[in-house]
Amino acid sequence: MNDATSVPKYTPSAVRRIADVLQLLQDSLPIQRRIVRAGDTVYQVGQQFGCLYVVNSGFFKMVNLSGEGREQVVGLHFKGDWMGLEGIAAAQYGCDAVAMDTGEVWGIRYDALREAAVRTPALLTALHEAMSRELTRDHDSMLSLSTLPADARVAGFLRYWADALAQRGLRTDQITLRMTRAEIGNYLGMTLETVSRALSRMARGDVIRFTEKGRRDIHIPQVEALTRFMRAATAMPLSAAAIH
Amino acid sequence: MNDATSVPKYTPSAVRRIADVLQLLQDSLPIQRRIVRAGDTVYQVGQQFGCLYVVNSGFFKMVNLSGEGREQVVGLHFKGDWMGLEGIAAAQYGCDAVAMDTGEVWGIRYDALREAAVRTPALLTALHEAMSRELTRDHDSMLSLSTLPADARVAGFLRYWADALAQRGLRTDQITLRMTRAEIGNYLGMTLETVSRALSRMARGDVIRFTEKGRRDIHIPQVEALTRFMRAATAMPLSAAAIH
DNA sequence: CGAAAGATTGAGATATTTCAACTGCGGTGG
DNA sequence: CCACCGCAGTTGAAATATCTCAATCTTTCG
Repeated sequence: MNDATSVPKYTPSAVRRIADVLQLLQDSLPIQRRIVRAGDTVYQVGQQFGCLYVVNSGFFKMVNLSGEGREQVVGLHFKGDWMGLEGIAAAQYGCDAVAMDTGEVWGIRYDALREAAVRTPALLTALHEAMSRELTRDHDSMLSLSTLPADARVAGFLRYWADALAQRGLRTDQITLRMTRAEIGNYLGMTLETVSRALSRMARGDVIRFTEKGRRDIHIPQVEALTRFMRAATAMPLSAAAIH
Repeated sequence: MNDATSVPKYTPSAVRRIADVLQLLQDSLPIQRRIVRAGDTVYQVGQQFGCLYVVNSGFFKMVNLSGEGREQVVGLHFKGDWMGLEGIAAAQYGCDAVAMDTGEVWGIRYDALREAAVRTPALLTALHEAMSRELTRDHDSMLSLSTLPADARVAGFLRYWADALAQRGLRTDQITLRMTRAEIGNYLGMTLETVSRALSRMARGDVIRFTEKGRRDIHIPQVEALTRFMRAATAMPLSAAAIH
């Protein structure tokens, strides 16, 4: 499931699946389209649940905020992903969904979806698979958070991002993180300085390269190098690593 | 969602819901009952997906194992919880489901469930709410793993357990952890020694008490004390805490 | 241009891990 | 029955990964 096997350059089946689901939704349900800009919230924690949202373009972070003001990025969503699923049981959303870039989300009424699903079982399949994939992804995050050292977590994060791009038919050698170091660190359970240091170490080891302008764009010569770096960081104590 | 509010002694609505779902399943679907003993696996990672499982009694851990042999407890399941949901999308289970005690699980064919759900929408509601609750729970775990210090995580774990008991109408002042310190530590992302020290500190602060025989049974005079301890451990650096 | 925000890097502080010793308990077999 | 062994747990001391604090640098943007 979550092992460190190499990743295909692109993943036609996933590309197909995502396109099919978006098409299916368009064809069988009333959809409320909404254009968002970076910083806009699609829904907020506590707000009454009613709609599920599917990402058509752009990308989004899910922010869970605890009682005492600690806030935590608990997930990232790209094209084809569903948002708001955690709101079904409680009848209210469990986190904030925040756009990280310009994009478009499709709002779908949950009750309408259920009704339509009786006639169109593929809708139900899509919904269930989306929930199931998110559960799997969450479990992988937990594994990462609780068993990997900081460097490996950051490498794993980049690989996750590259995988997400690959599954959408995009190139994976050049990724533009639209997140600050602080946001990445929050998502990965570490401080922004630790993220920065990990990235610097990877750059020194030529696992990644920064483009001339801006340290937000990251060039990844080969994804397998990330996997190797992850393995090395996991196996070896930092004090024994060649590259500081 | 995940704030540190006090917990009702018992939660009639949850008790009701769980009983209703079990009844509903019995009435509307063919169910394969299976008795398990501690250590038995209900399903294993990689095994072909076909059934969902609902806990009728006992409790279970979900173990996610990574490529390189690291293994991680990613969830715990009590009466009324569903297992195997992560297998829907991939058509194979994503982790091992291991019984921690004698109990009974009900196996339900996923295709039969979907078919029955057309006639009995309440089944679909139950399924979706189960998935949604698990997503919410996972997000809470991530929040805990990445923002809380060790002591607070352990306290949060005990509170989570007490809540789970309360939601099932059981007493919460006396809980029997059927997990070793190593298993708890694995689940919480820390070593067994750290778990032990955290429990010792709580015992010294009279937040919990060990029963005379065995350090697996934990007496919790008042659940709110756990919440207070959590807050204190979260706010204050350990070096400033009164109790070591 | 200047200010503000993001990012990098270093040095010291600290929470947690690691390593190790010791205790208690339950089972097993002589 | 008791000695012995292994497993679970506790506790201490040293090692270390990460955090915190602080200085510096870059980029962006009004």
